[in-house]
Amino acid sequence: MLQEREQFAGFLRQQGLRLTSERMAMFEEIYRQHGHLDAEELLAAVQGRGHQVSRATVYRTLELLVRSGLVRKQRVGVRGQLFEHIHPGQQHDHLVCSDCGTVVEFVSPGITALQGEICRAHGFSAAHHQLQILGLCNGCRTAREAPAAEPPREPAPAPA
Amino acid sequence: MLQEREQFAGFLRQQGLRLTSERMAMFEEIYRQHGHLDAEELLAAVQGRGHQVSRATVYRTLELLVRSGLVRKQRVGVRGQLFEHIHPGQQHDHLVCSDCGTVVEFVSPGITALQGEICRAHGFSAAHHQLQILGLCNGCRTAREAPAAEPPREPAPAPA
DNA sequence: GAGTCTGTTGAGACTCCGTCTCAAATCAAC
DNA sequence: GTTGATTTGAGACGGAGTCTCAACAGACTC
Repeated sequence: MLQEREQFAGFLRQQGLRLTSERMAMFEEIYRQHGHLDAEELLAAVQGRGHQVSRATVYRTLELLVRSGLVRKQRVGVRGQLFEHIHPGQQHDHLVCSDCGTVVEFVSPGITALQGEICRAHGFSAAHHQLQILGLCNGCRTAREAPAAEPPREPAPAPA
Repeated sequence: MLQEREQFAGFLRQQGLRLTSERMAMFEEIYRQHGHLDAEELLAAVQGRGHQVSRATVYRTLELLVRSGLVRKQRVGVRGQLFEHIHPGQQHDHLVCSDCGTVVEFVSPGITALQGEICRAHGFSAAHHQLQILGLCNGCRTAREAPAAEPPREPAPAPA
């Protein structure tokens, strides 16, 4: 994380931007958390540590973190955009349960290979990809198959 | 499309729902269009054909079409959710240019294989996937490399 | 075809998420 | 410490989608 902090500070310097306490607080919070978090969660977390930060600043700083290459912005599951710090050297993707909304991360080198292949075929140069596989997790599938209590009418009755 | 219309009508009957003129108008419009369209576009198109339909009904009917398995809802590119009718037997994915926002569809059987593999490994049963590859299209890459007029400061300066 | 029942609709208020504005505060160069 | 540009917070704003409820209209019965 020290290295990433230096990367962020360097990015700001290079862009002629200031290294403010709000920006550092947000940077640290996002690296403290594992997995995804949305802007509101980040705001609450940073405020919870005693920093007075506004929503506008959260969005502005997240934008900077994305531009600096340290954070990835994604739409996973139902709504809103989620942020996560980038794990160097491994891009992961998501399995989303369409019943309960559970999100499981996975890493698949095969996709990176496919990505390159597809880009070549279409004259694109790929930066990164976002893959979401939607389906039923183990628990929800079992719950559907076993009791037959609930009629399986709707494919996805609003995740919790 | 006749077959799909019958499928939609059958779905409504089976669910004890009514086959209204608004629903049919929307169904026909979405099958007339190729590619993606968002709720507002669909609303405008249906209204453009003389049907008096409200925004609430557009969203409600799209929800039904998704549940009936005829339409897929996706987030592609920047914002909002897009709808498209499902092309039977082929799931396609998207290449998105992070400069100009161009969306290119592609079909890759390899991903379906990977999808199955990943689901098995995590105890999921897959319904479908959404893959987006973000990068630069041919035109934007050339424009970046050639003139060197604009400094390449930002990875993605807001697609048009 | 008329009557009735119940699902569906339209209008618009509402919510949620994210962006924008602008005066005040703050950082950094001098 | 002064100065000036950048950053911030508060809250207005905007777009997308949802919800509410009275009015409407399919579908069933007679």
